[in-house]
Amino acid sequence: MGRNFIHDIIDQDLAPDGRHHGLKIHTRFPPEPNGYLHIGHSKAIYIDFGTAEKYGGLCNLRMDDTNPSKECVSYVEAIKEDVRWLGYDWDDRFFYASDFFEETYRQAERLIKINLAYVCEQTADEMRENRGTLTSPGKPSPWRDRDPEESLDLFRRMRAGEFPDGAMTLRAKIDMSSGNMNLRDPVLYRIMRETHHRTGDDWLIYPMYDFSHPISDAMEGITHSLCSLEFVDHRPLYDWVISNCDLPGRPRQVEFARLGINYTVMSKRKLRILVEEEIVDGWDDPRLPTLCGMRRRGYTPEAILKFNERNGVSNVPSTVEFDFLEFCVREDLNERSQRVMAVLDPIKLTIENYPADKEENFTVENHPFNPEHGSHDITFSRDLWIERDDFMIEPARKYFRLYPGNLVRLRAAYVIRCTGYKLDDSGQVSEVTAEYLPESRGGVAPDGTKVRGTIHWVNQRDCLDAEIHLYDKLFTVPDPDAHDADYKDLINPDSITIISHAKLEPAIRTMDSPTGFQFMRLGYFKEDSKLSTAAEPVYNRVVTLKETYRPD
RNA sequence: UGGGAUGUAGCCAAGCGGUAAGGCACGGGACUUUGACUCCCGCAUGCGAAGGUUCAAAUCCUUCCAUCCCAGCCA
Repeated sequence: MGRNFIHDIIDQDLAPDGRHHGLKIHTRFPPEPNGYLHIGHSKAIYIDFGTAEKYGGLCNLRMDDTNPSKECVSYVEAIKEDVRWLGYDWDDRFFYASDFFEETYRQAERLIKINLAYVCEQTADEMRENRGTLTSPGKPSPWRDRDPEESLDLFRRMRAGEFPDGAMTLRAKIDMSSGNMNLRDPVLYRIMRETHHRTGDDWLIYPMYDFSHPISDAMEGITHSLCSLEFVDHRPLYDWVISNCDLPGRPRQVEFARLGINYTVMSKRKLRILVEEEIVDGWDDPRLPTLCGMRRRGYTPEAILKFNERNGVSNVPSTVEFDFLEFCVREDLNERSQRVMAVLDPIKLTIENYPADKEENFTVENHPFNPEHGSHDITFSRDLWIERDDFMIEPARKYFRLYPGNLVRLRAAYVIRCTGYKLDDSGQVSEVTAEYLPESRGGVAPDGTKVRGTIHWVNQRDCLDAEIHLYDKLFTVPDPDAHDADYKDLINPDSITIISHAKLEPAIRTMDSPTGFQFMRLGYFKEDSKLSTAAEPVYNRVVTLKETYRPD
């Protein structure tokens, strides 16, 4: 992890006169179990775990489960799986905010007793009206100065279930005229008859985030509570809780800018709509920025971590280009994925001077610069498949693939010369014909022959059919959030293209390449964990190769 | 005169009084049995703007401008 402003703060806190002198750095990642993690969370995970790691400290995983009406167990395991997938481990330090409900309640009673909290009987509407506006102060609740004994009695009866939902709340007594809305006597506890996924029906009152969070942090021995920028306004309240409650530590909240990426959406609400309206194929659709989607698509955790590392950490709200994520993915896959040949849009290539009954083997390296990946064999015959794009009747300028009369190398096999082509009834090229240069075995160009183009191919006689999913950006505009309504109309119609009968060299089914394969000259592809079967393989395109050829 | 935060290239981002790092993107070139990879070269007389302090300012001061966050019994 590169250095960032959080390290400056920690160093000060660790100094002899600092807030955390002599302590081990301890952070936490506190997701709310109400949805799937996405790449934005990966930044928080990277910062929370990475910062602890950098300082030889610890990072806890904590489910922030203070609102049972929105949360559900089913997300807990999915979240754990995603964090683990990114390579992080919390040992036995897995917590729930609900682990501290009893302690949180105790702190609330204490605040009442020292006259810093009171039970308020305003309705939600009344409270809103009395809160004032951004430019005018709020009015104190009529219950603000009630006797602490009375508040305590009421609060205990709230817990006991004597009042209906919404009838009253526990509020902190701070400052109704503060410019910071969070300090206008914020609600600490609300009554909510909702079965909690862990505590069941034990509780009828639940603490608010602003009260629960600092207490959980302190109880877990957190030194630095790292969160995103929208909580800057909450820090005074966080500090108020820390200094007015009787807690075993003094965690410090530090905020950083969350991650934005263009051509996609990150809010849970918008992702949910895409899933529920079946615009995409579930939360793990490979086009989604969810971690499970990216995993299914074939992104590696290493690439995602590197992406976060290079983006850095700052206080400037930012939107990173999708291009940059792809760059990181390509870089990692280039290093690790084995190479194979595949033809996505096949046309026949017939080598006219190659004997019809002959077949030979060539050995090809699995990786261009990592020899430890070994090699595999491919078969060659007179009847091959090549990419439709690799032939033109009339060559464009600077096109150096196949066209009548031109010399091209079939990778690892032979140099061939295009002799002609055939058209079908609709005028489409249906077959390309060529002759091979026998002395170019292995693809070695004969002395004095210049062969600019090398194309990929597969043998018609033993290739496999596979379904290929080609993915592109989910949206057609860089900032779908800016086009508020109708953002569903901004979905890129070409965000998925399905090719049903691509041709793959058969070795792919026996090669061991955990990060998937590079289909040479096309991109990186990973078998789809959800849809692929032995009989009908499905591969997802993770990312294309960089393409610098542009016909003019 | 509500509070808070932030402005360095198309996108991220270093910089903390000594004369604008790095990455992506982009442009040019070399190499190439992947038009990939790799390797060179180029890319802010300029740091939101205007004043001021100083031998010296992106860094300090003043004023202004722009953008974002906050009025849940959500997190």
